[in-house]
Amino acid sequence: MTNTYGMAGKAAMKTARFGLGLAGAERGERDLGSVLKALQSHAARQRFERNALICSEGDAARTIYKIVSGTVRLCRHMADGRRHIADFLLPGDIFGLAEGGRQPFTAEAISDLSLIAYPRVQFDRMAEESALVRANLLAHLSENLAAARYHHFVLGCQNSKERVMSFLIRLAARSDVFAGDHLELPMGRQDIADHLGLTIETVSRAIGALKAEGAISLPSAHEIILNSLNHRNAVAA
Amino acid sequence: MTNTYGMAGKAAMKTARFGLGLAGAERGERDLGSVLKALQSHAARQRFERNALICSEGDAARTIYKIVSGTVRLCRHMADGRRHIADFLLPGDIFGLAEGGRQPFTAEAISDLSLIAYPRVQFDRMAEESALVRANLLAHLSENLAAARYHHFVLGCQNSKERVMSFLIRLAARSDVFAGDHLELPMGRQDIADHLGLTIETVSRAIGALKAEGAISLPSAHEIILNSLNHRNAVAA
DNA sequence: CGCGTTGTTGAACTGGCTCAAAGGACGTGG
DNA sequence: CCACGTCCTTTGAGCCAGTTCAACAACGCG
Repeated sequence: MTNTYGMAGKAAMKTARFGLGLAGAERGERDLGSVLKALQSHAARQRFERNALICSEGDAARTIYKIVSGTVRLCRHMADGRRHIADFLLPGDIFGLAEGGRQPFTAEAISDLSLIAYPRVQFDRMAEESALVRANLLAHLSENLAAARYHHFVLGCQNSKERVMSFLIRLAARSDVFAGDHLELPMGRQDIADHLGLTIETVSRAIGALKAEGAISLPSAHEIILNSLNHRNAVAA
Repeated sequence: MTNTYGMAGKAAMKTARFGLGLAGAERGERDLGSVLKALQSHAARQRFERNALICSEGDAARTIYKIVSGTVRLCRHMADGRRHIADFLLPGDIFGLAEGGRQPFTAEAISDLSLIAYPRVQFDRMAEESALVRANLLAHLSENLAAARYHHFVLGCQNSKERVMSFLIRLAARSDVFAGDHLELPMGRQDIADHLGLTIETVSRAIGALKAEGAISLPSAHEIILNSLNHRNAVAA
């Protein structure tokens, strides 16, 4: 009965209510996005072009980024050339909050990008003063943790086709796209492969197989349609 | 140059300083363990025997557990029989803190177990009142997140021998065991396999190969010695 | 000692990888 | 508008790490 892709939905992640303090937030500051708006006077809009470097793993984490438009990959480059993509950031996503003093990942623009940079000191000040901000921060961390755990499961238990399907479903849910809608795939096959622990060829073949099964349609290589959110077909295979 | 097993060490995880507020903690309450001691009057010691169920995924999370002795596995059981082990808990580890209202995992005793159960409401009250407790909580979440990400990398980028070696090194670091010391392996091969996304046979063979290479010695099936913490030998293979 | 559980080893199979080459898609310049 | 180069994706063929299936060994426990 358990949905194998259970954690995938944005809804599921956002509704994870954090038990600690101030669960019922005042209107207007219900999420971190709204909280950050209060820092607008200290914020700076920045633009990056495709493949530009936003920040590097190990950099001092003095900035909180909020994606306005475009897509970002969070990755680590290994000495031996292997690359690990931890996650993708979509418009509305916030990055640079969850960590200690160092950036845990290199952030790179996948498509032309617009973001807002907030100085972290300002946010920290707010967090010290406002219990509500702290509750939002905890909820944010909690969501990240849930997402990381879900991904752990995907890599630990699923085969290539299941992984790709899980990825597409999560992406659709995060993009507020439903079955039948067009879903843009800004990242390349290699990015998806490095995220799912597969090779580019296997990703391509898995997508082809899902298409052949009728689970998805692909009008173009970077645009897909999920034909059903009954993912059983992918799981069964 | 980057140590492929970089995140493995307890030291690395514990020293992740959380940037937000009160970084320099007062002595005596530097970690969550000490914080919980303040709740001693509300605490209850519990014992479980091997394979006993401590709590189930989805249960209301009203309790914070601190392991006194023994080992716990945190897992999810899939409908189709697959099992995913998210992590193991060792003496001193705390569980039940990082989540919303629901337990994210089923917790089961791997060996005979003794733990202390704290009511969560009491902790939440402390967190509301004390900025220090909150800082510790954030640090705890941050550590969990780092561990989850590291594991994501292990599953995404490493082969079977590397995964087993990563696992052993992390276990040794968490157990405060160094090269040359005996390291107890309370969990069975199947548990390790389900944690690393491998089969029991592959885990057994990987351990055999590491032994043959001289990277480890194993006096018995549940006791190993890491002969070097220069993990390159495993990575290279 | 007998038996159940757990770990190891062997042999065959296969899913995903590697290597290689053939299609697009897109931008640039003629 | 087309020719061309570059980058990315798809497809094909062979191979190998890890799985599967099966048998055996070791250990703990009554």
